[in-house]
Amino acid sequence: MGKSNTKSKFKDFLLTQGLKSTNQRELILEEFLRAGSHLSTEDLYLRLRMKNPRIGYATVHRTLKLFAECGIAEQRHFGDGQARYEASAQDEHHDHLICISCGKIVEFEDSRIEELQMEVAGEHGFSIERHRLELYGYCSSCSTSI
Amino acid sequence: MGKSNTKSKFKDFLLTQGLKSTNQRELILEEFLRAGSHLSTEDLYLRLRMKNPRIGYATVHRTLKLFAECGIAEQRHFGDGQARYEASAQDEHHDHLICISCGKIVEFEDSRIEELQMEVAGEHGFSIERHRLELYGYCSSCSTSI
DNA sequence: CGCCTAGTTGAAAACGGATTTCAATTTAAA
DNA sequence: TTTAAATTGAAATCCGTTTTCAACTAGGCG
Repeated sequence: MGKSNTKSKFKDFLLTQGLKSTNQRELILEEFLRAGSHLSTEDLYLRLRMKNPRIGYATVHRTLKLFAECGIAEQRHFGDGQARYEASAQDEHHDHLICISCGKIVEFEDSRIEELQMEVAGEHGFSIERHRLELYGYCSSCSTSI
Repeated sequence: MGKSNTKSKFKDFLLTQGLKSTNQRELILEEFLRAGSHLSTEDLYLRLRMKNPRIGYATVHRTLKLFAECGIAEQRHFGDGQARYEASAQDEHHDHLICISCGKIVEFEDSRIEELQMEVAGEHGFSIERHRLELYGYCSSCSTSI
C-alpha cells in the first residue's frame, strides 16, 4: 500500500467513525510512515518531538491505537516489554527474525510453514484466527564477530 | 521428568549456588508441580495463600525466577500482559495453541515446522537460538458454540 | 547445643510502560 | 459566527514486575 493510499484510508476511517482530522494526527501518520517499522510509542514520540515539540506522548499513544483499529498498523511484542507498531502489509502476513545481539529485526514469510500450522491446528480442533512466529538468534554480522 | 526428580534438581541447584533450602521454596515448588502449567505469578500466589497465608507475593515471584534459572520452569508471554510459567520439558521444545474465547492452552510440537524455520533462518544468515510459535483461534468447544 | 553470618522473607515502596483524567483548545457542522 | 463534540497534553493513575530493607531463618562452626 502506497503512503498516500494509507493516508486516505486513515482519513476515511476518521470520517466514518465521526472522528476529527487534526494536525497532530497528520504529523504522526507522516512520521510513522517515514520512520520504518517496529517503532515503540516512545521511539515515535521522540522522533516527533525533535521536529515539533508541541506533541504529547498521550497523543502519539492514542493515535497509534487508532492506526491499529483502522488497520494501517499492527501492534507487536518482542519480549522487551515494549509494544511496537509496524505498518500493515495489505494482504499478506509475515513473521520475524530477531537478532538477540544487535536487535535487528528481519521480516519473512513462508507459506509452507503456514500450511503446516493450519494442519496442526486442525488436528487439535482449533480454527486459527492469527498467529505469531518469532525466531530469535544471531544475524550474520553478529555471529561472525563472536 | 518426574516430580521427585525435579525436586532434587532444584535442591542441587540451591546447593551449588550457595542458596538455602527453605520451607517457602519447598511449598512453592510443590504447588507449582501440582498446579499444572501456564500459571501466572498471581495464580500461584493465590493458590498458595489458600493453604498457607504466610507466603508473600515477592517470594513467589523470586522463586519462580529461580525455577527458570535452574531450568525446571520457563517463562512465557501470551499477550495478556502477564508472565506465565510452565514446567520445562526435559529435552523437547513445544509450541502453543491458544483459544481466544475461553483461554484454553494446548501444547504441540511439529518437527516439520522446526525444520522449515531453520531453513528460512539460514536463508537470512541467522543462526537460531530459540523461537516462539503461537497459534491463536477458537478451540472445538468454542467454535461450535458460536 | 548456641552463636554467627550470609541468605531469605514479606510488606511496602519503587519502577516502567500503558492508559486515563480533565481543563483548555480545536474542529467542523449548523 | 456559534456551538456541541472531539482532541490535546501534562499530570495522574493503573497494573504487573521488581527492589528495598528491617526482621527473620538456615546451617556451618566451635
